[in-house]
Amino acid sequence: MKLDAIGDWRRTHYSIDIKPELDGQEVTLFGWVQEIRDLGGIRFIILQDREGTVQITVPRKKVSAEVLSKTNKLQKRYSIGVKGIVRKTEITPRGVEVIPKEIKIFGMASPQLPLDITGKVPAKLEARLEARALDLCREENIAIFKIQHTAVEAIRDFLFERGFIEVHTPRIIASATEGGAALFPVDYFERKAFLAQSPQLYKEQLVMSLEKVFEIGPFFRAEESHTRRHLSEFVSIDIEQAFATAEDVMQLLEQLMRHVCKVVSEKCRKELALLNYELKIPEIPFKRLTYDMVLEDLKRREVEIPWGEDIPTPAFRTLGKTHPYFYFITDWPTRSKAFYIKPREDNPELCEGFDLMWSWIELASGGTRISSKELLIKRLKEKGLNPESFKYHLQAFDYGMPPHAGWAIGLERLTMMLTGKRNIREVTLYPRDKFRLTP
RNA sequence: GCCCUGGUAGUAUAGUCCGGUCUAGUAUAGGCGGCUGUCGCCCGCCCGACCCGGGUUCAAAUCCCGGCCAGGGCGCCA
Repeated sequence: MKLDAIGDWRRTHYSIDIKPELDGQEVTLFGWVQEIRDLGGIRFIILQDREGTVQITVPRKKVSAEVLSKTNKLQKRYSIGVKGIVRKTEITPRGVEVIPKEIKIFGMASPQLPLDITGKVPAKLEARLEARALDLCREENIAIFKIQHTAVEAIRDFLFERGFIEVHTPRIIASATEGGAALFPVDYFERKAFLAQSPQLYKEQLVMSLEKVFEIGPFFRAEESHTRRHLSEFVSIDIEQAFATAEDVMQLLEQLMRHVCKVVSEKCRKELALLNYELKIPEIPFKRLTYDMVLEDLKRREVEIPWGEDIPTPAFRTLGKTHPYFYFITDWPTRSKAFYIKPREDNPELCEGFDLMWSWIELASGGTRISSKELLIKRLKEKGLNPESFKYHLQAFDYGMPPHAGWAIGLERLTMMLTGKRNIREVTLYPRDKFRLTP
């Protein structure tokens, strides 16, 4: 079939803008065929665009032969343009329909789709991810990613307003000696390089010049992790601030969380309703539990964790039952946190690192950083890392490193919290994990 | 990487325990035909599947072994 050209047609309205007040007016709509209900003498076409749907009504005897022959050819997911007249009606749920005067077909689709886009027969996540481009056309997914977009917009606004400068640090790095998470190796001309797992060291260096920075971007972890909250490629929202402590950035973080929840619940009413999810706006300040309090709390529930150990997932789940919403965990043992987290001056066994939890899931983590070169070297050695591998980073400490603090939020985990989705793959456009590299 | 559960038409499921009744059921999607107010439209007809490899057996969707993949959990995750 010969496809139509867009020509001089331009969209005048999105589907949701078609309201009874436009009765009698001519509109141009672009979108996709979601459903066709053909009753013989009358035919209903549900046109979908990213804002919603609107009904195109085709009474066989009242439209032109050209329109009739075009609608004869239509199938689900065809990309089309409709020029027609809005009609107020009592019969359709939204109170409007559009009677087409002219139809253009821009793109065709296989008759047998790999997924049921109307949601009558829900597909499993695997089948959905295999046909992700189509899956993302479903209203539920459009809602998820609009919510994510709204959250990112709110975060940027919030940070810009407070004087943070948005930066971009390298994704390709030279050294795999930062310890901890496994890195993905890449070929870099004749040398070996790695994909960055975090902007940590770079953002710390930037507080010497730009003072308050943030970065939103993807990072990579080559972990074996196979859970519903881990990805090999994820988006991190990182901030770092000069002349600040953990407490300062915790306050910033809780204010930000409240702001994001507020903006999303106001701007994404329709999307949240579609997802059937009620987003609560949290009160601040958030609860602050110390590591010791958490251990005691768990002990009372017969979960014993030796002091100094990290808290295992099942223990976090137990904790999440008592604290179902946001809370901080502070005063972690120094040895359980990264080398750059500052030990407490009054008790170096404890540190100024914190985690922001949402129920049992770690949403963000941060802390006051070490600003003394000497101490940083000591901590590197204690962690079994070679200071020589950090020479460029350590060099920064010779040029006036200010006291500083920061945190990082996992965007996908934040989106899980905002949408109520329980698998991180659902809130990632094209998820990457140990087993999935395509599409 | 380990443990548990699973893999049946495009999609989602029944059947698997206890092998033969399975020529593999149902819904939805798809094809054809009919229908002027549908909105999970309806009605009729049709098409379409046992993850891969090996084994046991007269006989395997069903039992056994290996592989791959998926879901959940664990570990790992500076």
